[in-house]
Amino acid sequence: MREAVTLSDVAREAGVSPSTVSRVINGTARVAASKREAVLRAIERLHYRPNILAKGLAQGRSLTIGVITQEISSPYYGEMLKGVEQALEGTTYHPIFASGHWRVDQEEAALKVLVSRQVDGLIVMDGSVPEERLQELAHTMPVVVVGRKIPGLQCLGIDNRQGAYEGVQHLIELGHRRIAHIAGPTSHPDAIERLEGYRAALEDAHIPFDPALVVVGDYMEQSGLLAVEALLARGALFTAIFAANDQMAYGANVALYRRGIRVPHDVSLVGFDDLPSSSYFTPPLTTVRQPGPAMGWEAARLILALLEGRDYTPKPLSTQLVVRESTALIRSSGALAAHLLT
Amino acid sequence: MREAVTLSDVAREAGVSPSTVSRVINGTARVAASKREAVLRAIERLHYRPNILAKGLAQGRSLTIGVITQEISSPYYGEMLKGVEQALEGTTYHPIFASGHWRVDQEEAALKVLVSRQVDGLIVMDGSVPEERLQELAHTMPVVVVGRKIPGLQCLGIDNRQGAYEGVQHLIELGHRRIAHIAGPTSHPDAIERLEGYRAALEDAHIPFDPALVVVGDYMEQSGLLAVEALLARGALFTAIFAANDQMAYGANVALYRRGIRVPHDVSLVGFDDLPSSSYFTPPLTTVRQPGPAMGWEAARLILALLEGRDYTPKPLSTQLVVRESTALIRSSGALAAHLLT
DNA sequence: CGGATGCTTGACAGCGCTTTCAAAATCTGG
DNA sequence: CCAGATTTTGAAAGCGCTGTCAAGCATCCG
Repeated sequence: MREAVTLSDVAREAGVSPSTVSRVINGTARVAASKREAVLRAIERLHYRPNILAKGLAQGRSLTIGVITQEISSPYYGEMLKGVEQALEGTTYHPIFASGHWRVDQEEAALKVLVSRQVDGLIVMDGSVPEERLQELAHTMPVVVVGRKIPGLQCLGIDNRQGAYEGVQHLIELGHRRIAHIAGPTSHPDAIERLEGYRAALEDAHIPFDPALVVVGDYMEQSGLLAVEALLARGALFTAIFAANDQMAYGANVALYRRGIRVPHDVSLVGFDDLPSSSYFTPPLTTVRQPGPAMGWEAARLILALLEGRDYTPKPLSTQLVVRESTALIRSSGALAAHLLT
Repeated sequence: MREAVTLSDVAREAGVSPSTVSRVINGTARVAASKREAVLRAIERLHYRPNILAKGLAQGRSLTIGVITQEISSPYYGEMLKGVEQALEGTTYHPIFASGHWRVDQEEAALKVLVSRQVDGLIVMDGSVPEERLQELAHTMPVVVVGRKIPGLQCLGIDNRQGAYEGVQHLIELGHRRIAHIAGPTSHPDAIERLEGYRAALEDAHIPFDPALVVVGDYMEQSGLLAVEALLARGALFTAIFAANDQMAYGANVALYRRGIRVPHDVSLVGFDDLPSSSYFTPPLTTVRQPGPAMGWEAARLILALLEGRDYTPKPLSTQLVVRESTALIRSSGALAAHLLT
């Protein structure tokens, strides 16, 4: 393990004081051309790399942005993290991630880790730590919240209700009237909003809401599969499904496939999120796009602005219906019960 | 922005010296029970959280493990990162990620960022920074490489050749003889090994290798789609496809779907990786599982051991054929040309 | 040509913590 | 009860860097 080259090594090599080296590195003050040259050459010669930690300690900041996600391997968070990473690229800041696994205690632990590591700002994606906890943290550092609405904090998010509304409306326009909904966990505000959007779209089309057509899932593929099986088992009649996220739509699709029910021939399917894999799904999934990378990007830019005391108005984040091949015009009404016979 | 509580604040509050506080926090030396009590109470009262950065600076380490991936949002790397995260949980170390985007220059930049941030150890996943560069880095800190074989370094990886062999063998056992291969980029050693496994399996079954049945992709979905179109366009005859990874298999599946070629009825499809979404694919994808989380986990444990000067022999990482519903016995030979007419 | 003005530069303290070293406190046993 | 061994404790230096401050220098103008 080789000894690290420090700033004073460079100073000695260049025949100047450490302060001067610091100045040429950071451009904090003007330095005579000749000395600057000498310093740069010394840096080159010694392969000097500044120690960001020491810099951070001296400046009272870490040049690090903490990001709390729920599950780093989830494609949904992956997209947002990518956006954060991109936004921070080229700045002196770097993200550091910690996962809450949808559990308050783990989220709290993740928060503690990030605080101990002196993050300069915090991006919180979803989760369920108490509002007060985040508000309290916001006294210490800039905090931006994605996917939750917390009074007094900078919040970023999409209009879930509107997105769901459009997804369902699309099905209605295709002639569907018996539309099942695989909802997200009732503990998630976004799941509730999507359910509201679903109901609103039905209502506006004068289609009565049928509770038997709604099954609650947990946003994971498996629960989508189970939901369809439950629907089928209880003899529910439907010609379309609106899933509260793509992953549950994937699961639903498998369940339908196993029963020989074809998408979109027999049943139309709409998801929510537009994960990267959804366009390569078979059939390519019609879904309500949520701009994952943009959400991460805006959150990061906002933190950066907050950190520099600048003003920044994040671009509005809107959902967009992406029509692919998992939805089709309803067939003759006879089809409606067809799969019940299966 | 509130002032942070420091160790000396605690010391003052508890009426002891900073050294003593440090000692009770780290358990580095025995402290009289009464003083320990006082310190703990003070910590409690002041809500003190140690500053890991300062600790790191003082100890000459950062308690941080750098991880270079190619793309953080890729499901493949996501799985490995999850493993790393889990392995580090409960230790004093925390991972910090940087992405190379499959470009040497960006990878080098990522490396520089991590080095500047004084990571104590480095996990490199794939990529193409020169071997010498990594060997040089290994003089400075422990390095473990996943998915590449670099002389002198700790390397972790699966037997790509064997994995591919088993995937192709499975198809052969189902009666397929004209098996197309969507290969990975020729610059990736693992892609080459998988191609070799493909050829070896054919050879062992006395099936002549037909270069016209091989198309090179780039591991992304789109290239799988394009590959199948190319195959079809050039009139290639095949009843099965072995894709060098799941993502390209997804793309291939869409291309087949668009042409009305059914999987597995008309063409069987095998992937490689077993991404989480593959079991919810339609049809659920037969694939060669690569133990993503385990790879990340072992890499992290190995680094940890290296850091502590312990010995650690990583568990062997092996691939496993997962047979799902995208492969089937070959149909009558007449089917072979069927989709050519499409 | 001398004093005033404006730049460039180095010394030094300090960021929050660890760790060595030696002094202070406590404990032995003769 | 005291010398000596042992343990507990605090003072102080230092990790690599920044940033203030004042000294050093060149330049300018009357």
